[in-house]
Amino acid sequence: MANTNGGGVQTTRKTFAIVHALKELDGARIDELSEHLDMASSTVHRHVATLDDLGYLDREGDVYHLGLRFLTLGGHAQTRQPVFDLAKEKVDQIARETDERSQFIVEDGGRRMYVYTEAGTNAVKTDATIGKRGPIHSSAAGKAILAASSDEFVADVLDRHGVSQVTPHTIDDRETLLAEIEEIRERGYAFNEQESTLGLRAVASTITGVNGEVYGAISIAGPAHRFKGELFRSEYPDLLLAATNEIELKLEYS
Amino acid sequence: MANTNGGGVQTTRKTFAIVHALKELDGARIDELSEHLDMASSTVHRHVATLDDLGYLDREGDVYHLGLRFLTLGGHAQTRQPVFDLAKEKVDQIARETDERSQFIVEDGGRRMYVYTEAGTNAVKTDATIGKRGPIHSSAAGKAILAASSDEFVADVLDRHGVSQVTPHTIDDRETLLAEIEEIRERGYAFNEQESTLGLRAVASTITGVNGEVYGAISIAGPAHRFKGELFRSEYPDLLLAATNEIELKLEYS
DNA sequence: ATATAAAGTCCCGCATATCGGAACGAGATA
DNA sequence: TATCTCGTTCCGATATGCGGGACTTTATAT
Repeated sequence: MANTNGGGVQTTRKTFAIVHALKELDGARIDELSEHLDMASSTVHRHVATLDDLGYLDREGDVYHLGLRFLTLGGHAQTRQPVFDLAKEKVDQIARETDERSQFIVEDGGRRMYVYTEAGTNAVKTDATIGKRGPIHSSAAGKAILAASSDEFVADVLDRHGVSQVTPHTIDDRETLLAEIEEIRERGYAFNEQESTLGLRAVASTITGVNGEVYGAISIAGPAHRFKGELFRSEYPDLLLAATNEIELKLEYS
Repeated sequence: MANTNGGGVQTTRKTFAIVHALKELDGARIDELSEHLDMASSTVHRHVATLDDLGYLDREGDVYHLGLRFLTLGGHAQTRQPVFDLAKEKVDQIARETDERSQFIVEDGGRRMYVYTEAGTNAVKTDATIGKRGPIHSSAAGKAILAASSDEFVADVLDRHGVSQVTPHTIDDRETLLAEIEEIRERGYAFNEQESTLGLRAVASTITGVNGEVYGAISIAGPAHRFKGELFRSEYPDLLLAATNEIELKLEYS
């Protein structure tokens, strides 16, 4: 059981600490990394040189960045998702038809992850790009995924990650969240009322397999001033339910 | 100088050997990896457990796969590309307008890499997905990138990777390739005449900075039976030149 | 139900690869 | 030219990765 202690291969942990730092700092020099990670500069140098030699870094003078080679690995994981092709198609279609932002989101390690996103012509600018992660309880797709999962799973995720407050509207109380999840189960889709970003609302519904496997969720997001009334409360939910149901049917007969 | 010898951090090399194997084998058990990589199963187990603990693997029973966490790193590298947003927009537009496949391709480590792709409604099915890599000399975008680069760069890339034959139509002779590159420099765009996939043709043109930096290339690809005559020889080239020129202008004034 | 096999997991002693301090070199600045 | 900064290389000490083997678990067949 390799539970989150310091066990395992420590050199590998060190390498990935450097990789994470390069991502957080959006590129860094050897010395910055050395200071940031509290490691000897000779150690950092050796690790960075190895990663560079393996082709995983982009070097610009003395500054190193994560290289596109990681996209090769990430792209493999992305297209491996069982419903990726179907979901991508629907996300593209929804973005084009609504002119808003649409996204395919999956649970990964108890958090939400954007596996595919597309922006329509009026779409709001967000930082929801491919591969981004965030807390699962503060988004429409995340809540929809929780609602489609078992109580044990939900409890486990909440135990591990809690219900942090992201905006003043985030549901940061476990009981309230569980009640909302129950509502979503009855309703069939989830809302996000500025719970992850102020001024942003969203709707989401899940893609579920015949045996109850939760493959992810598709959502539509946009500015609060456009997302209201019939459009927000019934048109978009219907659009999403139609899309996810169609995917589920295609899945069943293939 | 961390040139491609066995130096550096060997443990890290071992970890990435496992990562590569998991990608190539499209998932594997401990024992398969152990045999495939000729490492003790206890060693593989320790490495895999560490990667899993770091959140980089998806475990399905005894089978491990590359996890979506790699997409977080890859997505970071992708959006960091200087022209990514502009290129994505154009690729989407071209795919929608032509109903064919369009892609944004970059040089990485002497090979071509698909940084963003979109398929129009009639697009051919190919394995050109995000993050995929391939030889640079056997595609329209790759040849366009070479044509926009310096002679020294071209020589270096060809020295390192050669000109392998991918299909019967691939240019697998260095002199012929150099002559074609010269033609592309004069013409301003490149063709692919079934040189990477039989039955597939493509056109590409590059995005270049004011100081000659090559940011990548955008291409249109489709079946040979549709890609011919005026459409292939002048309409698509014009469309691509318009797109890449517009990106170059936006770059200049920002 | 029991036996057998096959694979995953864990343990531990040994060899060695990693670590970090220090020296060296390169490049920039005053 | 002197000085400073930071990347790079070297090398001895030791922490740590390695692999053989034991143990555990799961699946299959008798």
